[in-house]
Amino acid sequence: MLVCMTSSRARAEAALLAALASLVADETRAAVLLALLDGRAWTAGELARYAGVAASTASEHLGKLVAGGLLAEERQGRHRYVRLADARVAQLVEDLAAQVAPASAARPRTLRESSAGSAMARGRTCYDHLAGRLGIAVTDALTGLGLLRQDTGFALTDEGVHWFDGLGVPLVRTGRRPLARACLDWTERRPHLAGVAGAALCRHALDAGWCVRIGSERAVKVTDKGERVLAELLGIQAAALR
Amino acid sequence: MLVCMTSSRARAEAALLAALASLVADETRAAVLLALLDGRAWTAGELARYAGVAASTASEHLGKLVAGGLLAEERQGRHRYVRLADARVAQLVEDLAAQVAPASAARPRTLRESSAGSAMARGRTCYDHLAGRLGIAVTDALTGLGLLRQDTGFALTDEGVHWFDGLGVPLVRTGRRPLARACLDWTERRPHLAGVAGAALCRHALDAGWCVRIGSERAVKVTDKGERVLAELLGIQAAALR
DNA sequence: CGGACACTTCGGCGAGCACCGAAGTATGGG
DNA sequence: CCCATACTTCGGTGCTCGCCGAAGTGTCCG
Repeated sequence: MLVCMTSSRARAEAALLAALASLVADETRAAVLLALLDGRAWTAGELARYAGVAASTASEHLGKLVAGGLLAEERQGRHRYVRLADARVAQLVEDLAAQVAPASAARPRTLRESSAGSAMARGRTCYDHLAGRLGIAVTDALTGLGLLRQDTGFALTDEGVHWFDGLGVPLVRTGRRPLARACLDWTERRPHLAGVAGAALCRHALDAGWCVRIGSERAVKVTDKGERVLAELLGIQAAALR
Repeated sequence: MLVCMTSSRARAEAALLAALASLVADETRAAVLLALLDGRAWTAGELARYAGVAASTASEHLGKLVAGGLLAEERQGRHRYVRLADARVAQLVEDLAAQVAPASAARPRTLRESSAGSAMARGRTCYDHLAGRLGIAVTDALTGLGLLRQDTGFALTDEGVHWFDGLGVPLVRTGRRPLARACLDWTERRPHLAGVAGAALCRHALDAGWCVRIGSERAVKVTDKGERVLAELLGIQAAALR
């Protein structure tokens, strides 16, 4: 029998790629990954209820995702907390989700979905940074002030790095994660700020009370204080956030 | 029966995400996608032989990939040519491949694989831009000359844009594709230049005879002329390419 | 120490799907 | 015009995998 594939290296790589994709290729596991995009750790039971499957089923799925390196787990007493393994996995899930979003973003069906959808569209977290109209508004404002360049790529300027220092949020590179990275926003269909700077800004916004989480999902709401600060600091009009 | 998933919007998104991943989750389809990463169009028969499956099987796989929007097809007489649908799909496949590569890149097995692997490691195309040690050397050289910034993100400088003009390869933005983008190199495990600039440079390198393709896969070889030009233009030592 | 709770393991069921070969359709060359 | 070639369609087969409920393990609390 002739070995037709040009090299077994290529076949090995294909097998690994297929194995990785298989982890995402199940609707329940995909729902889990999307839920964990909020950057927080969920218990196995929460995820089971969220995805609408039996606890035993969810347990098996989490086992596969952990074994595949997509999730990290932490045991606390009788709870099993899981979260996305790292920023790289989050980026992968976001990229995949952005690829399919254009097809689904179009039409909200019911009123409930519509209002839930619009809360997500106004502002949400995307793993560890801000997204939705809020994320876009911040990204645009930073760009307009010359703190971020988008025309030739996606990078902070020296003034941008300095601005974060002034905010009391110095940026430190950890590992290979870039200071600034573009993340495609699936409601706005434009890139918003991710990377170390995006994460630092989001954490600061939540810590300083510029915005708060709504419910148990990814949506966030800008507070009155947040509106004031964003207008003052970045010139963002409240209307851009509605 | 209680609808447990918080919103059916979330379930719909999960279903789409799973459907997309399913396309990649088969070893044969994964092999096809990796083969097409060379940026060229292959016939259905070539891909069937490459992947080691019957023509009928390959035909079904290509049908699914086209229907899923990952491939574009062109019929010419009795041939069906397919290629990756666009740069965005290529980026997705590259990102997925980079995620699994760290596990597979470690150990070549046989001499044949080793030499094939090292040709790929020296230089190759990654959809439409240069990768491998060649791609890294070019990226580093551009950075060292102040034409590309990597410290605060990944963007050309104004001098960088000008440099491309001087090369006779003016950069024009098409759609939403960024001029510069980081693509993680799975042999070097560091980012190399992709995006409009990466594609333009690769095309120019092939057109001007700086490098040529080896065999029918993605590997490329730097010519003598290429070595001269790269040393002259970017200060790249020939040793960095070996 | 006993019961409630969170999670895991196991057996079994059913659906989906990758695969092939054979037969059918379209194209190009002699 | 006929045959070789490239691809597609179809029916059938076997395997994988997601799912559940029941039973088991470990943890917390009264």
